[in-house]
Amino acid sequence: MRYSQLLIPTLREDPAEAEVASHRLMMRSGMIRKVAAGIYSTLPLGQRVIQKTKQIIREEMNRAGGQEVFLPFIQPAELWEESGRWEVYGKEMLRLRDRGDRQFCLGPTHEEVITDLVRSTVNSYRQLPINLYQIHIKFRDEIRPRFGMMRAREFIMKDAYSFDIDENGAEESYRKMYEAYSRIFSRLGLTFRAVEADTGPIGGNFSHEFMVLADTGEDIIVTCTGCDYAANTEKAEIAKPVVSDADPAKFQALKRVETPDMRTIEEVAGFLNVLPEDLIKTLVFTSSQGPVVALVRGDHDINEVKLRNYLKCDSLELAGEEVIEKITGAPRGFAGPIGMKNVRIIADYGLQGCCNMVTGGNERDVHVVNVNFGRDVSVDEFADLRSAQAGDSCPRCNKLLSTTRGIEVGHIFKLGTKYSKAMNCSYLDREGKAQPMIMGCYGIGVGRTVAAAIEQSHDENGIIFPEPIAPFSVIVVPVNTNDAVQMEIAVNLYNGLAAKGVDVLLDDRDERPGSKFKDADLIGVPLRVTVGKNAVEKKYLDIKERKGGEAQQVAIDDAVAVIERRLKQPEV
RNA sequence: CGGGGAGUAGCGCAGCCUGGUUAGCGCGCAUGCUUCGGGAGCAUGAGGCCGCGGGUUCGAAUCCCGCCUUCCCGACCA
Repeated sequence: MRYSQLLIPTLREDPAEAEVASHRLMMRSGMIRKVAAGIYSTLPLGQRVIQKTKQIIREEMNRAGGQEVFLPFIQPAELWEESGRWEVYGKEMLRLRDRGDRQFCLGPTHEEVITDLVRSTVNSYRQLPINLYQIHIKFRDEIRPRFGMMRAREFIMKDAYSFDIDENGAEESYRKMYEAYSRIFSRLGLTFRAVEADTGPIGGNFSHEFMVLADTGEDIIVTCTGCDYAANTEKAEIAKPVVSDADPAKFQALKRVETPDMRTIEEVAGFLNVLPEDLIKTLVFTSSQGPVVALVRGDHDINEVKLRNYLKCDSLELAGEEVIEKITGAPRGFAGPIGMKNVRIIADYGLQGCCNMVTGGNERDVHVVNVNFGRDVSVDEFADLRSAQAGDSCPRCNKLLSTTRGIEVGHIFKLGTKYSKAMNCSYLDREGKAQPMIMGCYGIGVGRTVAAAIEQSHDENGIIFPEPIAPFSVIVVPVNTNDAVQMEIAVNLYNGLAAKGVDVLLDDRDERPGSKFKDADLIGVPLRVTVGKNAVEKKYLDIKERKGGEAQQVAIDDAVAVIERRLKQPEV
């Protein structure tokens, strides 16, 4: 394509609204423009990248046996009432009415619609298993959309749904998707990791997130330095420490100290001149099972997901001021486990064996020091309640865990029968008996994947696209478009490459070379061919890789072959 | 929803505190000439509901009140 005819409105300066690299660069390179918060138009350059990404996803989904469908974006309330999610979903779902006052929503996800489709068209075990997928938009009215395409309200998603006759089949379907996802992200040229994830309220036995590794990622993932264990921090287990109870001989006398207005761990530790790890953090929660008190060491973080899973309760949240006062008799900041009655207390494993600790005194402006388990506090339950940190031990091999940041681009779930039971999606088995189908669902955020690719691969000059999703593979830059010889060489090369099926862009704009080089860098085209004086006088072209390195001089006649080889083996 | 910024030309910003000619600068855009291997030079020109509504005032981009939009942090999130 000719640059002069394309709409690529690059910006010289960073747009004020964009903070993170991918957002900034997608705006600057003219890939996207904002229409409203979390809602974007995709321009030709962005569309090319999106299409290439979609195509790779599509090919791998098809290879894995998926069948492409297209489900409605506007969905009737009845389906959601059937699954019970019309009430549950909350404000994230944008609801609307048609002229007949019937209720609809903009589809935030498609379990209901697909389940409805399958129940009405699939009746026999002979038709199973089946995997249906689509690639189109979703709308979730996020509380706070941010970072451009990374967390938009309207976004493109590939979502697939599998239906099986039994658990084994469902696990096989899941495994196929796991493999397909691994192939997809590899083909896209991304550095990624599949990690174990919490299944959340959706339930099911297992779930994996596919994370693109990037320092700016919103998620923290835990990986083992010794084995291949990797998990989201919400899920990451910590090996149960092997410790014996503290020696009572070391216990010092319990003492009450005044700590005026010292509420946080840091304040108390600083005030008493002790370390955060010498404190016991006492957290009061309200849950569907009533109030619960959780204890973790001062330098550890409570993991609400772990606590919720341990308690097996539906809801769990940090208690408000009122409940805290009722349970502890003191305002927030002075809670401690001593003397607490009629409330379930669970302590993290990290507290086992600790002695002479500091806790709140359950009284305004008072803490207690030299607190010891057994003597002062009796806790019946110890459990893994805290979030893993770098330096903790791996639950599988006991080696050290480390943490890294990632961007969640894919998530696969084994759903089980939640929707098939609620919506009566069943098949007849060999005995003619109706059985609920076992479902799985599998999502990939397409726009987020592109954003993640940019986040992972850019420099101060712009995007460095992996070749498979680059908007163009090669850009041919004639230095002076008014020079007929240069233009002829450039056009011939352009035609030669295009004839070989290479995605090539000819920068035929009558601009100064500096501007054209800057734009080429900004939009991230992997290979740049410069046609200048050297081409006219010495019959060679300069081929430069976007990711860096010296330009290579190639004879004009060899250029097409050399470029083809480079694209196949970008490492050369 | 809580906290903190910001809305002035397509983009980036100044002006506002201390009200007063015709609202300015850089980039971009248009035209012409000169240039042409990393965002050129000169000249001419187009482009503004100063976010919206109300108020104060002889007079409001500027002061006051209300609203809207948007960005960041937090809470939230298959």
